[in-house]
Amino acid sequence: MSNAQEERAAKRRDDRRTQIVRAAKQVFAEQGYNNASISQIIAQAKIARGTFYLYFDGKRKVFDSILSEALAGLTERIVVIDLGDREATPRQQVAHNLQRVLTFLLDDRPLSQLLLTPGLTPDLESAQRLGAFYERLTQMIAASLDHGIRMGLVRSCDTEIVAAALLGAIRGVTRRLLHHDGDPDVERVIDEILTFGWRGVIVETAWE
Amino acid sequence: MSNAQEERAAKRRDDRRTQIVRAAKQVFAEQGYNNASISQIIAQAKIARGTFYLYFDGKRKVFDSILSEALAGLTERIVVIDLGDREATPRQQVAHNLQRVLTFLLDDRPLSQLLLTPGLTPDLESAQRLGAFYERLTQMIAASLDHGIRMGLVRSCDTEIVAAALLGAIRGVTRRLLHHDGDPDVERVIDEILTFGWRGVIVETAWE
Amino acid sequence: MSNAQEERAAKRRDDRRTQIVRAAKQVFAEQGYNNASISQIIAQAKIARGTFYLYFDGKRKVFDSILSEALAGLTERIVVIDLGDREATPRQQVAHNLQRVLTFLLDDRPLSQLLLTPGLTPDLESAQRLGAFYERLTQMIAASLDHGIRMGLVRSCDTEIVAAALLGAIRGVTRRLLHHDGDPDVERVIDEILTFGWRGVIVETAWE
Amino acid sequence: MSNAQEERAAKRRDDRRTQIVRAAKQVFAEQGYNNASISQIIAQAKIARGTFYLYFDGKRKVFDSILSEALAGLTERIVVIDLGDREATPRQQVAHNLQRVLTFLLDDRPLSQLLLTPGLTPDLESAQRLGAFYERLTQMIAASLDHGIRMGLVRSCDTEIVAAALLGAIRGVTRRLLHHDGDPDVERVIDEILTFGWRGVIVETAWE
DNA sequence: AATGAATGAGGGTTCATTCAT
DNA sequence: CATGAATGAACCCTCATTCAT
Repeated sequence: MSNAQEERAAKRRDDRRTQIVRAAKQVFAEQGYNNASISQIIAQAKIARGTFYLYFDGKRKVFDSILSEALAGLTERIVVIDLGDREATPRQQVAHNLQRVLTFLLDDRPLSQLLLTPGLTPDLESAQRLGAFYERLTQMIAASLDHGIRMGLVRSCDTEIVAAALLGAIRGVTRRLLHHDGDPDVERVIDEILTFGWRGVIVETAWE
Repeated sequence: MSNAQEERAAKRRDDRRTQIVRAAKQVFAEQGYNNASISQIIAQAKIARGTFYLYFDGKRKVFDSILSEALAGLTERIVVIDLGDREATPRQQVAHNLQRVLTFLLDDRPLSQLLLTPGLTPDLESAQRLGAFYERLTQMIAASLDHGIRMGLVRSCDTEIVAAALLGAIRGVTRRLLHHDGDPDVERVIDEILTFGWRGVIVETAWE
Repeated sequence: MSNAQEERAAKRRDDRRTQIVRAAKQVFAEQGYNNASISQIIAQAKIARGTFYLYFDGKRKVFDSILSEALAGLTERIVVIDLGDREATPRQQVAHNLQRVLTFLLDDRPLSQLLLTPGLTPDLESAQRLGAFYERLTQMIAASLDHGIRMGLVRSCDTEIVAAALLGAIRGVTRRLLHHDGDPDVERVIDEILTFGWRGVIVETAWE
Repeated sequence: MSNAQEERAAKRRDDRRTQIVRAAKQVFAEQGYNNASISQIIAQAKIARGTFYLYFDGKRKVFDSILSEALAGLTERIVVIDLGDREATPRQQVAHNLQRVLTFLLDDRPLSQLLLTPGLTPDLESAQRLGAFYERLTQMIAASLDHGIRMGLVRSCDTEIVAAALLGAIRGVTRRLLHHDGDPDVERVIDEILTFGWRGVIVETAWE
């Protein structure tokens, strides 16, 4: 076997997988995990029943795969704020994070559905996995707030609660962005949510 | 038939219905709509299979019934802010709203699960019904903000976006309250979320 | 609920079970366990798909049930030879055993198929269960032979091998009886197999 | 093409076939026909899926091939008794037949499994083919007995029944030999089964 | 000749719903 | 009214076979 042949085979395999994942994502987003049937997925992917099982061990596995990929994609796009960064103010850094995350989500609507509506998950376990991800985000935000408080930039507060509020605000706005189809003026939305959140936590004298 | 007899019969009928709804709520909350089976519900309610269908037209209908009841309960507990009210400041009125809603939710955990995790719903339609409810809330908040802006109390902003952020913040905090079991210090949480939200929207000079 | 009603219900339940077992036995005998499909069984039993699962936990379970019942039926019909019995000579006792077993088998042809062709079983485990039964029979016969040898009635030999030969002979003849449909002259067959086996093991001087 | 090339190709083809048959035999013996999967066979034979179908028309055909080969092997090893033979007594001739057959079977355990447990066969048809083989053997034995009776060597009896008993005895002993792994003392076993069978059929005065 | 990805009929099982008692 | 046995559509998954490479 020539190397080129092997490579082409590997490519085709990847393409097939992607094709299936895309189909599954769409069906899951539309119907939820439970209502989605293999029949729908393979119809959407235009493949035979058996082919599906050639690439995934079952309905559950393809979902897990999607979820993992999504969480990885998000994680990758979220960068911890660096107060010492000379090139970008904290607010700018947060703005960039939001920018990256929202772009990622808007580029893959079905995926976003899955991430924003924990109930479309197969069971408690998946829901908890998603929940754990949000919990991790909350902790990250809370840690940032704690740091800000020590630096005198953030007003004193129960950082975990406020972090939950902040993340909730972001999710609420994102959901809105996704549901209200039309021109998603991402810039505008980021600006609004940032202003809102910033005022909510910053010390009065530090008003930007 | 004596009137008394009829009344007793009606009462028994209502009791049965309540009994089934309670059982269903619990099962739905634990398993999600799809994973919940009629078998589980009737086992929980300690009734026979056929009896269930005597009171509800099917699995879907009992869910709808629960959802309606829940949305009614919430709606009932949310009072539009009255800026002219002499007895309570707007902030106090919002606090009371939060107080009533959170108490309602904490009193019925299974119900809360259902409301906060849209994915536990049967299908698109239910999810949309829940979505419509949140949309209605968002509109109410946006209208209040618009009013506030006209009165010079609220800073100028895209009220729909900010409303989505506010509602999202509340939902985030509520979810936190429900998941992190332990003593839910409702007062404290309300205070934090209120301070956070208030600062986010109020005009600077109106700082309380 | 009157007792009579309960009894009737129990009876109906038993009837249904029997109906399913009969159908399953027939299909298993005709097709072997693996080729037999639930569809065939329920078609034969004239019941709905779901009904089958109301009475048995699956294909495997109904087979196990049949096998157990069969082995119990056989075991029940085989009585250990009592040399001290005044009313029946050992040969008569053996004849009665054969009589009972053959009658049992001829009364339920499908069952006999299953018992005589271990390969119609679902898997190694069932085959082994059947094998263990035959092994037990072999041991019983060997023990009888050992006893006979000590009493001077049976010629000296490797009793386990001879027992295997005896049981094999019985199985061979039984199989013949079952396959060659027509008038099964059981008396005659028993007489022949008995004479054959008797001469094969008895001491010469004890020739009857 | 040179003749040598063609020959080499034919040889390779045969080797492949043998390789597949050996693998299939093993898998069939371990799992039974139905539970055996093509996947297992090709894994065992270390060939690709498609290659299997290049040599056999399907799962069924490879089984038929094995069965034919086996029956041919057995037939070849069974020689009709010649009463006029000066070099070997009838009993010696039978002993040699048993010797050859048992050696053949013990040399190919997987094959023996298949032959002795008719249930490992694919379906009625194969079972019947195997059954026909045993029937043929029975007829051969019965014919010998008939002959023996006419010669005054064998006692008068229903030869078909006694033949079935004899063959059954042989099968029973053979099965025992195969299942009880350890040192198979073939000589001893042959001697026991011969003595047993001989006494069962021979006329009293002809006692050897 | 050899490969292995693709196929789809058919398998066993579940469960919301019905209906005779 | 209440019951629970019966129903059958729909589910997920397997595997013998085909065929383009």
